[in-house]
Amino acid sequence: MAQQFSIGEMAKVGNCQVQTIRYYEEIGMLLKPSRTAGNQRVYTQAHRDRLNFIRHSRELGFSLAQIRTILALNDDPSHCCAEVDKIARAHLSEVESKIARLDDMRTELQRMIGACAGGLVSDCRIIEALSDHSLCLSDEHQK
Amino acid sequence: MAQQFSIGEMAKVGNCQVQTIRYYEEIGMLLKPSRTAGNQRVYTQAHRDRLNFIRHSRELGFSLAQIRTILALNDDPSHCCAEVDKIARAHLSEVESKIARLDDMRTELQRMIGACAGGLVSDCRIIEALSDHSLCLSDEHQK
DNA sequence: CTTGAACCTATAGCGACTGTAGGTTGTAGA
DNA sequence: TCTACAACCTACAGTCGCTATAGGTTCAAG
Repeated sequence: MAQQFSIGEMAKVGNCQVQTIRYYEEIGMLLKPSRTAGNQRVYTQAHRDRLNFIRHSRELGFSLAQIRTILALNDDPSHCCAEVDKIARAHLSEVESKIARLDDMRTELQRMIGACAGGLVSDCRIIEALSDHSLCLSDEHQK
Repeated sequence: MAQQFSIGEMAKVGNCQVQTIRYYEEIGMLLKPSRTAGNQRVYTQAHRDRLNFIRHSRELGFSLAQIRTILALNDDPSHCCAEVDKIARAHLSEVESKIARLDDMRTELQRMIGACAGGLVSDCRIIEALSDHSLCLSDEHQK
């Protein structure tokens, strides 16, 4: 007999909360599982695989909408891989621009913190820097 | 007579939308301005400065709650700067760990995309990699 | 005096969950 | 068999920081 899983076991495997699994079911990311006589969800290995896919994709930062699309493409195995590739590349460039923005933030924060002499807030360089954008060395984070 | 600003001018200055300004007022980040006879908001330079502070802090990634705290500290000018410094340092380290996580994502995405030969989805290395966490070179993004 | 942009309020929606309330089921030990 | 108690169930509100929509009013230019 095929292996079965409770929602709690699924949550452990997927490294997420029980509510998250129910949420995925609600929005149609996971198929509705069968139930016990007492109305509790019973999952199969197929559910587990799908949850793994979703969770791993989420860890890599894909949106649920992107994951939904990839899963749909996957369901048509004769389909060309190009679209999956396109989604992954788009996501990569999004990740890269997030990194760039955060790098700018880091630079500016370090500069602000470095300038702080630790006196009264009336002399605080951090507050001064936050007050006035023109004090920024770079304007990268404006974009 | 002191300079006055409409909500639209404020939005331009703050590089945000008109609704955002009304939202800041609603949640108490900006003081309620006076109104014209026709019930339209009229802002002063003080409002503008405060909006600048908020928007610049947001661009640097501070949460509204953090900004609220810093503004409160600022309102007590005899207060020591140490707490402001603490918030800024905490935020910096958050930014740094976000960068680290995104760097891991980038590495993994590049690896996946690099492995894709461009055939059918049934042979797709990207989908394979998403399906199975154990295929990851690093497990950094699990944390 | 008309047109149209800019303003007003109130409320719902976004993404991806997370938390709460209040009830039911399953299981392990006495 | 009884009793705890963890794990499950549904339904719905809340998080963050806006953004969008509907339906109405005011302001300034021509």
